[in-house]
Amino acid sequence: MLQFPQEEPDFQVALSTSLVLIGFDGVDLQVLLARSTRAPFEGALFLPSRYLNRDDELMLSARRMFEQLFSYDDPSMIEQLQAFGKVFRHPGGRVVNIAHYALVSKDDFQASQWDQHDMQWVPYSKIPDLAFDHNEIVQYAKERLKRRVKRRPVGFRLLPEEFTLGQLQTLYETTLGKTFDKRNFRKKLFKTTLLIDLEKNADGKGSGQHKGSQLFSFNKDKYEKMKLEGYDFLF
Amino acid sequence: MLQFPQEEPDFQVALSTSLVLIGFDGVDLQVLLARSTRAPFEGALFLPSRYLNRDDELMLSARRMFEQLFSYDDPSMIEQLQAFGKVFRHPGGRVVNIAHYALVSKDDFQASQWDQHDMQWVPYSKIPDLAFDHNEIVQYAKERLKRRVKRRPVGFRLLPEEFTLGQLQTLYETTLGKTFDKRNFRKKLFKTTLLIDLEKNADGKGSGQHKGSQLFSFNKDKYEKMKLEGYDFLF
DNA sequence: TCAAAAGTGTTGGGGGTACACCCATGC
DNA sequence: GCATGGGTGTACCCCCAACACTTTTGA
Repeated sequence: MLQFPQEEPDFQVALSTSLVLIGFDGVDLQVLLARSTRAPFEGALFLPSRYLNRDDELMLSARRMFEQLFSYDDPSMIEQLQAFGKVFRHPGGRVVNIAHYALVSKDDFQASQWDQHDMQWVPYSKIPDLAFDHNEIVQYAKERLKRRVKRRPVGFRLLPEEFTLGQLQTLYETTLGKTFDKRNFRKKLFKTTLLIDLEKNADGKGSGQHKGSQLFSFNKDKYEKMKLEGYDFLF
Repeated sequence: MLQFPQEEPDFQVALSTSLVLIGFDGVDLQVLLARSTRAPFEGALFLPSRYLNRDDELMLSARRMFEQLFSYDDPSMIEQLQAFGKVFRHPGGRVVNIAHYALVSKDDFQASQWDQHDMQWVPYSKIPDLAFDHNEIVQYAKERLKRRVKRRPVGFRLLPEEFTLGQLQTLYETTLGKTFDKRNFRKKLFKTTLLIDLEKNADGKGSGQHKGSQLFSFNKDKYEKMKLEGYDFLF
């Protein structure tokens, strides 16, 4: 009974993928949502989602959506969250949703697609009731981010290539839901030696960038090397 | 195109569940495996697995298997890992495996079921090539455990109700792959105030228990309360 | 009697936290 | 000029890591 071949598979399930795209505008963490134009959730917001064909690789739909919404393709950005089963029951049968998420810099978002799909970045605190079980998925993604950001410098993905320490601190405070002392925060980050001082100052045009602040970028190569030696970014 | 209702679901996928049960014998971390009696993996070991019926709740199969193998039922023990897609391709179509895992005390394992299914506890270091993509699933479970054990006192689930500090230290050393100074380890654990001193000594019968060592149990209630107040067990 | 594990304190250093003021910019 | 954020140094405390010897038990 415990062995695979002694039961018969029930080939009547369909798979879908939802993609939780998390961005940051300098103040709030945000999720990309689309508006449904069909019953039974007409008018409701929901996560960008697609069905999978039976032979698709599990991440395929998520990658396709990502490609359509961003100006580049980097599979390492996308991570599977979980399978969610309490899904909308399609008249045709059971649908199971395999949710993925990615942390993105809003600078890379292609606005042309926005109009086409009536998509919008919605701040964490203003996410309404969503279609299907998408509130549950968003909640799960938030928790995943909170765990990840403590152990890995994933936060940098949410910022533009060049950022200020103020932006970085706001991001960490927002993500972890607490505040840090400015001086201690800076000391801690400098100690990692993962920040590259770009030796120039912000012009104040970037959102959340104060004019005159020093600009930094994240030393990804160095981090990759340190990771191999067992380094654990810790917050 | 990004919206659910505008594509048609492909209701021809089947779901299966594999359950990674991790135990500890005082020396090694171990995984419970069964032996396949059918082609194409006849003779190979694999994870306890079952198909899901189309309307089953996603964790149902995992729970059923758990109930059959252990003397109690506690759904909070089981956690979903991920959906795995590179699965054995059944002649009938695509099968996607939603893997779960649970940390268990081998004391609670029902040996009667063992014989019936030719199941065996296999140490981490001796896991052979498994059927399907089960090596990948086991690997994922190992990493999940390693992450969890740093943040939450899940390790206690792997020990019997009453354990010695020696057992606990060996467990942490095995799980995290490093060694700790005995005195520092003890101080650290006492400081959590999560150990209950049972004020009696081991009789040396329990595996990994040295006769004469002090016995402790884990204060689960206290941990639950501390967790609510934001406490984070940290290793 | 020998090997293996239990049990026990102290010290030094590093990292975290708390804390205040001046400067530059934009409104 | 006023509000907002940028930028800077010090002191204390706690926690972690390093370190050795005696006792008990089983083989």
